[in-house]
Amino acid sequence: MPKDTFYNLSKEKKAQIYKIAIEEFADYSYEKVSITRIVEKAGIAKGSFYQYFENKKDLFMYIIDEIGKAKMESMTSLIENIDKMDFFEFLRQLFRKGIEFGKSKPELAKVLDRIMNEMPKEIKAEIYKEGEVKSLEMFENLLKAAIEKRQIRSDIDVRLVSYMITHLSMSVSEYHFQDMPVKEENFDKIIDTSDSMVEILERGLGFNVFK
Amino acid sequence: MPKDTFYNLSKEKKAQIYKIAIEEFADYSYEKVSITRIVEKAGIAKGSFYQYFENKKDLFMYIIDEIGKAKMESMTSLIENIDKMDFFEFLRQLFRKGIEFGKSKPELAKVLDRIMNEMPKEIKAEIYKEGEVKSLEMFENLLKAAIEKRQIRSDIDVRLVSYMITHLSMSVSEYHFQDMPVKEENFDKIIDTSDSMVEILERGLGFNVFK
Amino acid sequence: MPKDTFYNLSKEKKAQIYKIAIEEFADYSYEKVSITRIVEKAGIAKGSFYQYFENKKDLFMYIIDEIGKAKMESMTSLIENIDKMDFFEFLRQLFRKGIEFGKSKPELAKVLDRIMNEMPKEIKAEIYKEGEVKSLEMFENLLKAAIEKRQIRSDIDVRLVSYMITHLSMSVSEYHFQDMPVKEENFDKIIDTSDSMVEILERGLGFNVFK
Amino acid sequence: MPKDTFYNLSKEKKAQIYKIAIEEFADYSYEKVSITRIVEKAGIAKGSFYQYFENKKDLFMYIIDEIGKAKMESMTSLIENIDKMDFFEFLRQLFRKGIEFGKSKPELAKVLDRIMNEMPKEIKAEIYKEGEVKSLEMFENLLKAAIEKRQIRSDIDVRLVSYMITHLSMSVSEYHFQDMPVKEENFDKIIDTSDSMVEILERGLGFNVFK
DNA sequence: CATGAATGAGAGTTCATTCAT
DNA sequence: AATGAATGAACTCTCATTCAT
Repeated sequence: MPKDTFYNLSKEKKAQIYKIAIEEFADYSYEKVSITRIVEKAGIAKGSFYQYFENKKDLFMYIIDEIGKAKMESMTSLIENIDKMDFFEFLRQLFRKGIEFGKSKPELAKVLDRIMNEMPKEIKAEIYKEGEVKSLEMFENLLKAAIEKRQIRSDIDVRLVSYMITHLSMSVSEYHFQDMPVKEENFDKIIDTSDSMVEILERGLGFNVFK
Repeated sequence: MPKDTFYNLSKEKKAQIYKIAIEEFADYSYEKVSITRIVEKAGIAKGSFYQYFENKKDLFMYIIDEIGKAKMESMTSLIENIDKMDFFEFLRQLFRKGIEFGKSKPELAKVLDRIMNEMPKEIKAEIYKEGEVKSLEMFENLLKAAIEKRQIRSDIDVRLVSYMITHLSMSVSEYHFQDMPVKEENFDKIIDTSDSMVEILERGLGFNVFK
Repeated sequence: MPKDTFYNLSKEKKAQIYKIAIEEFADYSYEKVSITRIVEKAGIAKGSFYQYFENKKDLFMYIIDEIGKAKMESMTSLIENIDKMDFFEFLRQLFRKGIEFGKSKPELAKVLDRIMNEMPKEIKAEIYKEGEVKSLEMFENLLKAAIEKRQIRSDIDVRLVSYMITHLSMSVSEYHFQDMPVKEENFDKIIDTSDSMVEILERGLGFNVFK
Repeated sequence: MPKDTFYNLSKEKKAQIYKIAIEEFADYSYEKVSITRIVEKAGIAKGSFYQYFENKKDLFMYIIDEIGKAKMESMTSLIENIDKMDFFEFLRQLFRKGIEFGKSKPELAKVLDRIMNEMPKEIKAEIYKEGEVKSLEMFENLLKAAIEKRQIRSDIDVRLVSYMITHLSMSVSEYHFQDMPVKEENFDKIIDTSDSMVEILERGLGFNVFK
């Protein structure tokens, strides 16, 4: 995490550095992100950078953290109303929120995407030490509650399902942005697909006369 | 693809270089893979390497190709009997084959894993030009056939489901190898989990008195 | 052109690097000039070099520029008095100045010579983008003025003659330094030859009883 | 010079290698000419090349030699009639022959051009050890004869003038091919310019009422 | 606290040439 | 005589990080 010297900077300078760093991590893979380029774009001295951050990874961790906070923030309204919803309704909302996040903060979403899809295992592991675990835990608790409320089957492996949902939620946007440009008119389609995914999770693929 | 000079080498030398290269791509991300290290480990001259391969990407493509072949080979027996099986049975077998592949060729599986999880988008795209499309197509055809045979619901988005399955199949092993070491005794558990995943895909998570 | 980091260096360091670079470009063809050798001779780190210059060409362009300035400087006194002279007198002085430049700055002259005589066409083109054009233009203007003053024939192709003069002026020193060492005692001979060249340009080779 | 092994090759093979080599030296500077590329294009083994030629320079010398012969051949008809002509008429014809050579054997002319304009001094020197000396000697003899016949002035430095003519003859085509493409319709213009150059050499630039 | 010059290991790649077969 | 695999030094250039000022 950044040193005090960074936090002591003026709001503007902090924001400026943050913005440039996000851009960089959105445009390049971790290995290709260049501190030299960052300090040039940000107009600060190389030495100053190393007064603020330990090293590249330190900056990266800070970026991750901020993105995490931003994502959490976009989810709070949903989380607060969690009790008012059926489990699958919640899932639907959750997936939608994810899509909306990608729409309103595309740069942050790009970074997130890079993290998920092209981060060396070792680094991913470090990032997830807390992050993912929390996310998984949340799902596990939700699942357990839903089982008790008889909203979902009781004979499932809670941990496994958490894992499946986490991964599926991330691939929703991926699925779309490979085919369509991120435009307003495509937005509804994406939401539809997302809903379909939840529906499949709920009802399964199997042919069943009773359903 | 490698130059003739590579294919003209003795079986042993080819195998040796192949082995070292696999190791390298298993242990390091694409960017971090070092030709210098490879030639040192393989005990060949730098110049020789460039007699065999155009450049790093050329070696990489060769590796990919070989892994692809190996994976295909491990699947043939299954594909041949595809008609004798129910769709979900096929899925179960497919997931199992994937796990077995990871067990019998762990180094190859590691490389495959790196490709799926940490390859820059641009490179992935190049690799998949055919590969993934084919895989998706296969699933789409299977799904359509299964629908006709009333094995699965007819109201699903075939393309979307193909995508979901592809991704889930890849994350089966990922799910396990983060927690447990790849040991014989864990193998049964992994198979169980894999089967559970398919079962969820089949029946869904939803609570249903009729099921 | 060099980066700020170069210009910010101490006078001595700049001069040191400049000197070494001139030596290198005097001793080797462009392709054979080695950055590795330069940094070794100059006692700086490889990385430092690339803090100062974009690349080899950047260094080269800087060198060219400096030589151009030096040459221009050696010509200013002549250019200022251009109106006081007959065209051929001017030419004589110009050729002499060229010879003197080669005598006082032999290393720079050597580099200049390499540029004229062994630079790949493509690179030459880039250097001349402005340089040579200007030189040709100057001659063309001089020739036109001389025609009006009835100092030279009016029935010549101004552009062609400019070209001839430019090339001859460059070969003056070449003519000598292939045979004689650059010594004080040879200097007068060279001046004589140079004057002869101008005389031939003025009067032609033709036998003419009236002359 | 090539080894016997080269001369023992079949006419076709020799011609093939010669053709490829000319192409290569026409398209690339000496340093950039690649033996690897040559043997690939020519379809011979690397080792074979070194059975035929000592090294790159050896091949190059052979090329030069062949071009020299070709050029000489194009000049023989002229040389044979040398006595029937006035000195300046001869010069005019000589320049023209040079231009025609460039037109009929453009690849050879390109190589020649590279030699004149971008060959490192040291190599040039070696090439000229005989070649240029001969050319200069020829001019010197011609000039002396012309002086005796009262076709040209007697008060000139014969050696210097030989040098000037040699260089000017080479720059004739250079002058043109920088501006115009080598097309049939430009050919007459080039001849005109060439004639003008000779005319200036004959009569000089000086304004003279008697001329 | 800010600066930015200095660092040097390391990257991928090219090359002419040798030599065992 | 023909082959072509093997060589390894040399090349330009990039990089994250350090440290004296």
